[in-house]
Amino acid sequence: MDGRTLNAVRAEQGARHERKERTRRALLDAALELLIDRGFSGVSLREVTKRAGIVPTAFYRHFASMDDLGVALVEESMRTLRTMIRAARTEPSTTTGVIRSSVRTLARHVRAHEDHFRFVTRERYGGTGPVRRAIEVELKLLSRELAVDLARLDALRDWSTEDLHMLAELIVTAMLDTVLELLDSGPGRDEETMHTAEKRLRLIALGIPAWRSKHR
Amino acid sequence: MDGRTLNAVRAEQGARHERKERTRRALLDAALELLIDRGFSGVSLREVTKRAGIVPTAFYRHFASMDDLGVALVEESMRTLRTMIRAARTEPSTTTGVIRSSVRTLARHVRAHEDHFRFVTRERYGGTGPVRRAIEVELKLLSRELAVDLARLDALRDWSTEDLHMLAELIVTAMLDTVLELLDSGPGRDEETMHTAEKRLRLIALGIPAWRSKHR
DNA sequence: TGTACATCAGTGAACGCGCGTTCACTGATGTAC
DNA sequence: TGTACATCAGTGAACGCGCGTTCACTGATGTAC
Repeated sequence: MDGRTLNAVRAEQGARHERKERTRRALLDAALELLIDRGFSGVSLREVTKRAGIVPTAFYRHFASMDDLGVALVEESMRTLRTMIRAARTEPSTTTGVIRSSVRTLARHVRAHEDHFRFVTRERYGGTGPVRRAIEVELKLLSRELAVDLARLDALRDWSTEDLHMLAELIVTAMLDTVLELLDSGPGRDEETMHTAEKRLRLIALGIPAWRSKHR
Repeated sequence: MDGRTLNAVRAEQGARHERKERTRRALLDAALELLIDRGFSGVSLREVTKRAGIVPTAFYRHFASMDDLGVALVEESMRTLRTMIRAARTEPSTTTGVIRSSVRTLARHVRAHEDHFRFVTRERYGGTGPVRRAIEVELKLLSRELAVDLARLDALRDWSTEDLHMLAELIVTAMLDTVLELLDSGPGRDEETMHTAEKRLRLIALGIPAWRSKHR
């Protein structure tokens, strides 16, 4: 007899696939923990299963390979990023206000999901496999969405699509750089990092009104 | 008897350490070739020695570990980067001219030393070990040097050190991003990539004259 | 110049280890009648 | 409701492999006399 009550046992019943889902979650979480120390290519299937509490061979009940698990992590992480962006969208209307609140939203979400942000920013350039490719594709989509948002702003109304994409990519890159700085320095220096991030974005924003005249 | 003439044999003489140097070079080159496919953590000591034409145990006559070889590669790569920057320094005086020629210099050097640039940009965030730390330190130095250069420009004469650092880091990041784009797309699309890179820098440059008033 | 000895880059056998993957299996959960 | 069978998440033994590192060695190059 173990310590579980009859009810607890019943709650577990009715769902073999519920247990399966829990194991899958455990595998993903185990991988994310191991990714604190290492790049994705340094994490082995055996380590992940060990930490998740199953035998190595059971891994294949959930993923075809580590790359497959990696792509699942990309999808999950991008969901976190999109949630953040949605939160940042409904915000103040002055440029300074938008910048300030966007950076704060970013910092808050980074701290709440360090594992996802670390994974994406590190693996973005790190590997060469399916994981990197998946990140590349997702970030491209994300920056295209940002370009659409930007197109609605008065100051950018007459910008060409190409230029909007350039601007969006510059902003995304600046933001991802901020993520890396947040993760590299401890939480104690968040204010400093956010301050620099804001400056960076403000400098970029100041270039916008001047752009038109030099437009090619 | 082998095919070498007596003179060839004599030329090799007088330098045991010359032969050693050649083997060291072969190890570094072997590693750089293997890095085309993989991240640094995916390259094994045995592969490197195999490609360099020596037995695995002889590796230790040259480096204490793969990390040690990695740090040597960082130093070598940063020398390439500095050479490039020196070449970019003695250039036109109009903003557009500086930007255009800097981007062209960058593209030219990237194509001439793809291996070094690929190594630095990929490993900058990739790993967690001594290699990443070495790159971080070197890039920081490099961006500090750029800040000193920038301080000499009229438009930036009254900027604070902090703001100059922010600007220098933004430029370095934008340039490294361009390097990655050059390496990811084939040489056939260099013009397109340079065009976008120039735009990015021009937008940043346009923000500069407006900065002063909003200065904090 | 010739000889005796020291140095040291590269060799080759051997080690223990963690890896990904195969396979036949177990036993609890789910389904059909 | 009770029984017989199917499904399938997780098990455990086994495999061959490439890994980093040790060790005693060889033989060409370098040095001292």
